[in-house]
Amino acid sequence: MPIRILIVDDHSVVRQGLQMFLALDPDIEVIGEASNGAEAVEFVKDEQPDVVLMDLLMPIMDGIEATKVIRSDFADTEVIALTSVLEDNAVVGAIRAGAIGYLLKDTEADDLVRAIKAAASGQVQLSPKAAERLMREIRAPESPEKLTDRETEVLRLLAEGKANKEIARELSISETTVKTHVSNILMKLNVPSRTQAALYAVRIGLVSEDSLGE
Amino acid sequence: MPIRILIVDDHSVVRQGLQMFLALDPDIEVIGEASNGAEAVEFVKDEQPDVVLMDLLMPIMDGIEATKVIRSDFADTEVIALTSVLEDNAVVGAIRAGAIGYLLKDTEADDLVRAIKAAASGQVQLSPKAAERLMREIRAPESPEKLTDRETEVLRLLAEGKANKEIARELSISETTVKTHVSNILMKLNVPSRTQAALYAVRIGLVSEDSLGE
DNA sequence: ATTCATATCCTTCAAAAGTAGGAGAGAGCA
DNA sequence: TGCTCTCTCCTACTTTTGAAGGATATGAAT
Repeated sequence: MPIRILIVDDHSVVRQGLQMFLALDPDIEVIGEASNGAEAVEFVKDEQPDVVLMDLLMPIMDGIEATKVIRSDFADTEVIALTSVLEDNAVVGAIRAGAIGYLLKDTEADDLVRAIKAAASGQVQLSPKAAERLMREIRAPESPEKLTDRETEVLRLLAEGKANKEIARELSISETTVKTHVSNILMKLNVPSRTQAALYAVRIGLVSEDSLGE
Repeated sequence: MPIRILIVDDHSVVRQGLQMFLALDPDIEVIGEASNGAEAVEFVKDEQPDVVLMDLLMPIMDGIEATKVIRSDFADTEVIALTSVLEDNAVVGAIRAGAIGYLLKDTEADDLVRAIKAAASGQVQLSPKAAERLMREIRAPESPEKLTDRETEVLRLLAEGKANKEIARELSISETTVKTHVSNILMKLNVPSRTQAALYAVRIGLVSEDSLGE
């Protein structure tokens, strides 16, 4: 019997493209589509597909979160992260969340099919570039340290362009404390200034672009 | 005779999806694909399609640059910018480069077809979100004053997270001069800090997200 | 010829950002 | 009970940023 697939992506163009790719192979059957993480989790609960092709960047519930839920609740369903941008943290995040594969959207049709078949039998599949990143990540001692909840909160405000004094007011703590947090953030992210920290936050999607400067 | 289309996107999945969408309509014929801006320009030179569907974020030559070239050299070819959510703030840049339309990738098949037909006859097409952005940009009473070339250059470096000293070194001018430029930039953009100026630059797509912090 | 915009540089000063090195309170864990 | 982590706050200090108010040179426009 064919491998049962769920496609999760917020862009209908991409979903259609994947359908197209996968229609070429008789061993694969696309049994559903979802346009966000929450829908995906629902679908998996009802239908238990063999493999989920998961976009990481989505509204409602992002792909990493959805992957985490699926992998912890439905161990028989494998997840392949499929994304357009190669982002260091996303690779590590996806793997940590339980994804068995990480592919870029520029993957060719037959590579994709191969990856799905591998995933269905529990084998790990990474696109060459992703694998390289992962290697670098593991080797490199300069992988950003994990921020605490409070630090993340401060970073979010910082990344909205707010001054220390404003952040202090907003969180009802002293400006000194904010400075302490900011210093720790800079140290952990290994960047020299709040501006670079803000750019980092935007890059990893901590703040939506809509909120930038308004 | 059908409308002749060129699809430009660096992801084969997306190209395939678009092909799929457009195959539904007999009035539309996809005559080629390109995976970066440089290829796109080449193709337009050889084949002069009626409409180009252009992704904005690509390697080699980005979509805005390619649009600029195409529109200045081949006036009969219309360009529709087609992007994913994250980039939807490059609206102004795309329009300024000469794009006649701006659509998001979550557009449905028939909307896309409608947009292409409109573009082929020279009509402007914007997705609701893009239109909103544009309106806001135009309406905004505090519409940012125009920056000079030098100021834009400084802003670009600033938006890469560089300090005044670094910018001075890079441009071979004194730090004092950089400070003067930065002050003028903040005044013109009506923001209180370099961090907010950097975020503004990202928002309008002055720096590509790839370059952020890397 | 003169005015205007741009770009360069200066000094002086105030505010904001960051660093260094503490220290106490509370939560959770071995 | 210690131990560690997080969050909070402090003083004292340096560096960076940014504002204010100049000055000079160039080139284009009137």
